[in-house]
Amino acid sequence: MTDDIVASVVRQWHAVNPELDTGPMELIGRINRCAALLQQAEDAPLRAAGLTRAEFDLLGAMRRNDRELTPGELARETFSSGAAVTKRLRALQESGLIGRRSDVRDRRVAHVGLTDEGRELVDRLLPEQLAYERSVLSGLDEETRDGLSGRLSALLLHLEGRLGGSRR
Amino acid sequence: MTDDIVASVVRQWHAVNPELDTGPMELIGRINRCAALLQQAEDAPLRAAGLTRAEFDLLGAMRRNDRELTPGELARETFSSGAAVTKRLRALQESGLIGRRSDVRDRRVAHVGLTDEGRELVDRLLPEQLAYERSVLSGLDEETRDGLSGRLSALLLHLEGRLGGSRR
DNA sequence: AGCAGGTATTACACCTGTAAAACATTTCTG
DNA sequence: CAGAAATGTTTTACAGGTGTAATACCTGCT
Repeated sequence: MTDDIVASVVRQWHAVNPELDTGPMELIGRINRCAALLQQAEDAPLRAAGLTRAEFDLLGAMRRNDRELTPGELARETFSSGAAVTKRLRALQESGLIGRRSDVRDRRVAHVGLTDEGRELVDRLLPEQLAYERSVLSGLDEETRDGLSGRLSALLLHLEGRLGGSRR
Repeated sequence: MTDDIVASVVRQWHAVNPELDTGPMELIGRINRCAALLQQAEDAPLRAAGLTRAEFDLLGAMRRNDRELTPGELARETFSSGAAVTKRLRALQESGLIGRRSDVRDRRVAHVGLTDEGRELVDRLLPEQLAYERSVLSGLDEETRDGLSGRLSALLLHLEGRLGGSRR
């Protein structure tokens, strides 16, 4: 049985200070490290299409909601700041992937939607992306994968309740 | 049984395209989202001490290794670029938390170590940080927590083998 | 009309990584 | 053995992305 990075780090801490209760590290440290490795891997196929992960998230949010969204909704949907969304929308519009029109009744708000080209890109890219992710996870036995999904869902619900997650 | 964010997103995708095999999302999406929420929470107590998470990681690496490290080693230890480490070291040195001396035999390399003040800060902050993390996780039943740690360790080993993790 | 509140954008400061540069050492070669 | 080339370590320069806060604009109510 070989150690992962987090186990090595925890062992180092114990050697230096045996009093330390490193329990939370073993969970939080591993989540952070897995997320970092996965994100790094995930980004590769998107870069090939000239997109940032954040931009792809924006396109995906529009595609799966299947309607026009306002920049504010998109910011909430993708958990990022309004300013970041503004900037990304400009880039996506210049690439011809999205279009925008302003609301007739309330001229503060804009409605943003995928162009045909944008929708085609998402519909082509997402299956590729999912296949790639599947390949990264392949080799992990099924019990581990399913056990993780279920327990992460419980953790996520716990965190959403305890921290910021105001949604719907 | 209520849905987490990822489950809602997956449901939206299925409504729009039932063909999609969203399996990987349920794992990867949850890891990313948990990591985002946890990092946001984690940063709060550190900010109170005037430190970035990344800076604290640097201090922690020095403390737990219990010896002077070179900037290059610190970059590998904290998984960040050399340039980022250089910049953070300068800030930490200006705060009086670390000191540096250059190697006698090979004047390319520098050795960086905690000052007394730096060590005291880590020794005071880390238990606080761990207690805070414990409080964030409290309420999660033990089986879920342990099940997660073990399975995440398996995933982490898998990813380290498959992606970049060249260590030791 | 004026004001309170909501929406989007702009301005600014900061952090990060890639690539190039600066500097030091080791190795090769004539 | 000297000097050049290759290698290694750190720092600097630059470009890009992000969030906070300030700004511009709009609506709806009093």
